[in-house]
Amino acid sequence: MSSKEIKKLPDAEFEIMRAIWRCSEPVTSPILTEKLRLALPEKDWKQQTVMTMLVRLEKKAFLRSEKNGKERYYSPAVSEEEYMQVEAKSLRQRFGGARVTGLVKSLCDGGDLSEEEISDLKKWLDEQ
Amino acid sequence: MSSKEIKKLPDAEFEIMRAIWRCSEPVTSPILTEKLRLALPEKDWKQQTVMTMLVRLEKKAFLRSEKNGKERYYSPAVSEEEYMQVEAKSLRQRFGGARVTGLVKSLCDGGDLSEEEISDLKKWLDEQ
DNA sequence: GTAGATAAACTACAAATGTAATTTATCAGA
DNA sequence: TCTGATAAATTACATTTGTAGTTTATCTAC
Repeated sequence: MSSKEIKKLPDAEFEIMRAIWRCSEPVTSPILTEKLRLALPEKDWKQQTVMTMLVRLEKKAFLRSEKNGKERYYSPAVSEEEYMQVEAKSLRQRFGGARVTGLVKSLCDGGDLSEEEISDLKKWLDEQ
Repeated sequence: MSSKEIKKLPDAEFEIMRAIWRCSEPVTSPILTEKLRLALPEKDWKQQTVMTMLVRLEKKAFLRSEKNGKERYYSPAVSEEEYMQVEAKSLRQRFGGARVTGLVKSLCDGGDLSEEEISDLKKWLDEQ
């Protein structure tokens, strides 16, 4: 429950979670496989590969599922926000306080940030 | 050379790099093992464990080494800054543009940031 | 109610990771 | 120069990760 227990995910499992976070409804493995085929065409995951990940993620308590007839529907048990904090915490531990600012700069340097996001960040920093 | 090639490190190898980044001089495996014993007492790495990591890191071109008599001296071939950018880039890809601001907030929320660091960041954001 | 189509469950297997024991080379002192 | 002490090199081995094949259960259309 408390995010103390949540561990970092390996890359492939993370991609599965990411796809599921983007779904508003519980999904089955075929539906998810199709979504992933569109979102990550370079990976060309087979249905069984996706199933394996789903099973592992449920075992790790990142997902919950419910069976309905033949099908099993999966939904997140850990939110993207919760998980983001896990990653951020790990980064802080990895690079330590003094380097956090450099890390933030690297993060923002990707050119992904819009005007609003920058001013949002500044506002937030002011409140700190 | 170009940071295109640099791949993310697994946790244990990262800790080795971190210890080496903190050294001003090339180090041998016994010296490093001792440093790690102080820095990460919870891990209780044996000399051979550290050796294994050093060998793997050199194979991955994160380290270079030079033998002097019986001893082999290791030094970084990738700087902490270069590597930080690799991690930051991976994070951006993982969480995508819109979430970068949330991520930055999570990063800073650890309470590790001093006043100067916050104002430094604000100044930097202004320039963007 | 049988046959084919699907989805899920189980099993497999190579590569990477974490951790170290064992073996070999080399140095420093008796 | 022989002998222990060290450092390095080689080998080992369980677990995790990435990727999927195979087998079984279940649904649907006849």
